Amino acid sequence: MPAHHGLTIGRLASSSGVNLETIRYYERIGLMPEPGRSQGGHRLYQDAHQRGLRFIRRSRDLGFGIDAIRALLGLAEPGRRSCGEVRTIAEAHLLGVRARIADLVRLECVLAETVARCGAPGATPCCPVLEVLEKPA
Amino acid sequence: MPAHHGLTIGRLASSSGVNLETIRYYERIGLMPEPGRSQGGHRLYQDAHQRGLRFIRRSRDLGFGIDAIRALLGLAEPGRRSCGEVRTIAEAHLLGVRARIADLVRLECVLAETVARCGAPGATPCCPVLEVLEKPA
DNA sequence: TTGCTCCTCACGTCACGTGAGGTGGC
DNA sequence: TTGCTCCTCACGTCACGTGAGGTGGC
Repeated sequence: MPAHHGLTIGRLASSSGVNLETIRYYERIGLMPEPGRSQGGHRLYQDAHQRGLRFIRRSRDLGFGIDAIRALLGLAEPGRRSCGEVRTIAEAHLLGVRARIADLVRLECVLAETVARCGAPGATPCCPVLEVLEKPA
Repeated sequence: MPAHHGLTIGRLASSSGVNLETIRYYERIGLMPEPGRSQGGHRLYQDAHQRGLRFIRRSRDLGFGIDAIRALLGLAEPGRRSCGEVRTIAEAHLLGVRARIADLVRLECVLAETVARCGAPGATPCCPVLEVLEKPA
């Protein structure tokens, strides 16, 4: 019985866009179920694994952490669907993303202002960036 | 000769707001110069160390990576000041920050839209978040 | 003497990626 | 047989933080 009984990890990797070692990593940490093996010990993946990996990948693309994904995967099981809990996780994540954006925007302002003063004619003696970094107090 | 000859690492840490182990880490990777030691082997920091650490800390607050800070510290030395090089580093960093913001804003949009559909009356059957994550294609 | 501070060294964090050294399978 | 794919295991990444076990210094 040849490889018709499932996808090899390489094919799963290239079809999903997830690195081969990352797939093994997901298995190691229990995010992906262990697949069957060929006689030679090679992993053979079924449709359910493909769907699971796609779910994980989409979640990562949306910035969910591994723990959040673990929770989402549990809630995604038929019969355990709980829209409220899913929403809670997604909203918490959304707040985190917004906080990171706010931090970065503040940072962007300071940097942009400082760099803009670099070329300003007749402005500060030499280097506004170093001045900001060296300023006492 | 008691501790009058410099700040202990603990005092430097609390006065700068940088964790004590982080200061040792900066020394280990060559970002901070090695300070003198007391007879008992305790580090004793001088004013120059304080100024250096403040520079590093400000740079980290602005999101500069360790390698960028190493470069900035070199350029901050008297006689080696090069406004153009400093500006180049700062502008590259600014572009990186803007790219991260753009990524996060895109992500925020998708998340916000999806979560908003959660409570929508008579909308999708159950859970828009899971639907997004499970969608085939 | 107490007890707070300091010392070094090793390991943990996060989500993976890389590399070594070896083998399956067409 | 070739050569591509797969296997496991260990270590590297980034910028630190934590903990163990021991000591300085007032």
